[in-house]
Amino acid sequence: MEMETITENQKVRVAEKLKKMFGHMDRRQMEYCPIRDVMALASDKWSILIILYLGYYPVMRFNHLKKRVYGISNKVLSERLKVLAADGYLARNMFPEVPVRVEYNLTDFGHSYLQKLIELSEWATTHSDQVMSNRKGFGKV
Amino acid sequence: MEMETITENQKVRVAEKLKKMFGHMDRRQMEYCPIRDVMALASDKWSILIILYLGYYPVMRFNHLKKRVYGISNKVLSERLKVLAADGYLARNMFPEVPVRVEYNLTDFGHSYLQKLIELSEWATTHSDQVMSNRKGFGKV
DNA sequence: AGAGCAAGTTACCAAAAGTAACTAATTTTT
DNA sequence: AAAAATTAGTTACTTTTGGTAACTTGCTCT
Repeated sequence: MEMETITENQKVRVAEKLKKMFGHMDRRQMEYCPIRDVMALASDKWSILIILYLGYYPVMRFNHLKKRVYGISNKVLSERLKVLAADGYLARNMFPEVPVRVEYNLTDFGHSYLQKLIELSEWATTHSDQVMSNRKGFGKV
Repeated sequence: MEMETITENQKVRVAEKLKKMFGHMDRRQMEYCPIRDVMALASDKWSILIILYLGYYPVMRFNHLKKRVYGISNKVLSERLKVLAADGYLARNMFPEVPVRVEYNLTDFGHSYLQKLIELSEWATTHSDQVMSNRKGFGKV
């Protein structure tokens, strides 16, 4: 049934990495955990799509983002753009023309995150069929 | 200011990957997008922590998870475990002892996702300081 | 003169998440 | 023998977050 090919070696290497990250984590760090804080924003479903689209179209304006990030509301788009800019993933450039033009683009920091995000998206794309078949088959047997 | 070292080459490779993922995306796929569907669950902030901890402790019981995934509520933990199991990331084993014992562990599929997640977490760990300083510096200048 | 545009904001309603008390059956403690 | 603790959740209730749609502002096009 399982089509994955994860070797024991890979599992061991993963365990070592996790040990480095979690091994020396005391109570203070559990309450304020950098993974949590960074990921809470950066792995948010809308943030991911915004960052991916800004990787695809290097410069985007508000309404362009709204069209491509299908289903996002003005409210959430505007709020996410603010915090993503505040955390340094993207830059906002306003041109005082009429009507006003506001352009968003990834910073170098945002690009560095985008690289990781792309790997995750590639995994999601290639494994979505399996998720669907897992979901269907669940509960049966 | 920017400490990142993303080369133009890397940006080009990223753009090519995005083109493959987004290039041939028509309206139907925008409404049902596999990245969205898979990631909505798998990149959820609690799901990420659950999967990471199950990578660290290969077998965990409900209350153990609740202790480690600091701050999660019974309600959300129980709901996430259900959908993560349904999508095939983890397996649930119930032992009809008294009191009942229920063990959770990652499937091979879950392990394959964990590998990507670890890279993301490593990025988050090494970049959390920069996020903090970005956040502090925002608005100034 | 009226409509249209861009980039949002606002008020209101729906959905998701957090809180805390509760369940069941059995073992351990008093 | 009665009370307390244990595990893996569930339930009712409150709070926070998200979605919907109408509105704003100042200029340009028809």
